[in-house]
Amino acid sequence: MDYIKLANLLFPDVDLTVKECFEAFPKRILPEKAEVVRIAPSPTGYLHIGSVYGAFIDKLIAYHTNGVYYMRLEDTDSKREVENAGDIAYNMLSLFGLKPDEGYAGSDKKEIGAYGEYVQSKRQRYYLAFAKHLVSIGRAYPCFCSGGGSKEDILKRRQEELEKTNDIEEKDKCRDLTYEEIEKNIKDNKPFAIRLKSSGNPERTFSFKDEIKGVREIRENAKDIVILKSDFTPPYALAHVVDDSLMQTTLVVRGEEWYPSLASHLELFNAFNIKPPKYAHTPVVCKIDEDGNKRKLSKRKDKEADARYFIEQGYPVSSVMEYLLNLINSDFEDWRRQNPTLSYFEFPFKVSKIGSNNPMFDFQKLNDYSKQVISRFSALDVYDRCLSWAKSYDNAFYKILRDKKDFSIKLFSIDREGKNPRKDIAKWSDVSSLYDYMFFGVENKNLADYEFDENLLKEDIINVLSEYKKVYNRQDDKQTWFDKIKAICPKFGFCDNMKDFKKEPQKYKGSVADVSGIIRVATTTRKNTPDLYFLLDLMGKEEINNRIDKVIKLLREGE
RNA sequence: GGUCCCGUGGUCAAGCGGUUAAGACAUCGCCCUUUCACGGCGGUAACAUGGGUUCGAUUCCCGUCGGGAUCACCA
Repeated sequence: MDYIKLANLLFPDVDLTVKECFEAFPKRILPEKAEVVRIAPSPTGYLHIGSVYGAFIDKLIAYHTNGVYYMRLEDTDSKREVENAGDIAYNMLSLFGLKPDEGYAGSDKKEIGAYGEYVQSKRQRYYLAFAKHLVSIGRAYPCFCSGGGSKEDILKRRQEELEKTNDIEEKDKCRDLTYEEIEKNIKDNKPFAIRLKSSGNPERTFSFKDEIKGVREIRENAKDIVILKSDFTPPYALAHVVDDSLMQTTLVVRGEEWYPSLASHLELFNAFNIKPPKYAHTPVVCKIDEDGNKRKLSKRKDKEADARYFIEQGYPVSSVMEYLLNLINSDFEDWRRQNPTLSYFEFPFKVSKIGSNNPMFDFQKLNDYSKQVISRFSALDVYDRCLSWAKSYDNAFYKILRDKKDFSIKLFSIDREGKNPRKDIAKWSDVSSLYDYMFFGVENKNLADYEFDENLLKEDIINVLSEYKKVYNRQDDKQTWFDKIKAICPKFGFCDNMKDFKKEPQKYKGSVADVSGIIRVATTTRKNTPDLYFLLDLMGKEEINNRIDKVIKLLREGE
């Protein structure tokens, strides 16, 4: 068959050649070893935490090799597209400190770089040129089998095929259509897609080095994959090959879910006679679901799949990034301990050290990272960040914080900014409940809310509190303040120092720890709070008295 | 179902043929401390399984089992 004639029949209006496409862009001039990497989200209206994970790896690679990290929007599937989705992805990336060096920069801004457009829907001419080329050399053919349809149709058809056969091999009848048959179909206005004419044999394998997985044997591709849909937009495979070739990507970092289609992508590169980029297939971030099964984080089921969730919860960006970096290269932890003040971009990160196990997202560990990160913030910093979080996500709390600025900063500075700061806040949404007794008072608290030690007698609690009311003086320095607490102990059978108490615990009702505990719980409802001396000072004598009176009343009522 | 990837404590993980099998989170205990913390010390806890290869396997090979991914005119 005359393939050039066929190509002209199929693409009468396409004049651009592949050669001309390449000539339209300058060769990148970069330092030796520089990698050109890209983040290529599809505009679904949210950014998957896995994309943040991938983009972070991209950015680290570009940073450490003096390379380029660019963004391309993969918006060829108009059915899936959501309005402003490109901006959402871009803004979210920026928010996580992963703003691209090149490429898409938001719908209202001019894109950066000489390899655009960086939005696939605007690159149609290249895809057509490449597809036509493949037809003209006999490596692609039109397929008139009615494909397409709604997503439901496709899924249904796929299900049926899966039941029939073990493997769907797309070598359909259209492969052997004669020129005359094709011409007739075109005249009849039959819609068609373009498929790759695969020359692979899955019985044969070839050796391939993935930057993360290492050298692997891969089966040759035998699927006649679609390279142009019947609306002539390209599916991922062609867009990937065309764009990453033209944009001169040197290293493709993508999720492991792409690994099974690697062979078909390589065959495409081969058909175009283009040297493929290097690949790094990253593990997929998973979780254990309700049934105890490990699975990929899913947009629909898992709130934490959406990067925005972490912002909404009020995790500082650096907490999330440090946690992710720990998943990426686990020796980051050791490095961080030795270099507590350096930026995490300075960590000597290695692609090859990315494990190939799918990590499980661990909130406990994230929280621990975050507590450490926040514990290093100044009180003012905590205030500012918490305030700006609350402004977007907790309006009632925002107003309180705004109106009680000095009070809040004083509160946040307790046990902070010293050598070993308190680590109690993991995310900004914790703050209002963690310190509710300071921000919202205790009017609505019931006896059950007070975390009194169960072993204490009501009578003792009441005695201690009544006595404490008499002796508290806001003017006292910390030592005097505590001495007064100690002085209360012997009056009601408590021991005023821990050493004696430990020697003969049975001699006492409890220790000075119990007595301070009573005062702490009575004034805050909690047994775990920042330094009580400063807390009481912030409350003031009148408030303390009110709170103690309330507790005594509740205790008496309960009798 | 086919193909591919992966199996070290509850979780994240070092380890590349000989180790008392690191470390971190979680958990438990002790110490420090005038309370809460912070911190320090220590404990419990793991190489999925069966065969090989080897003087010797967590490490290499094969099978089994388990988990995951993928098999679209979605990316």
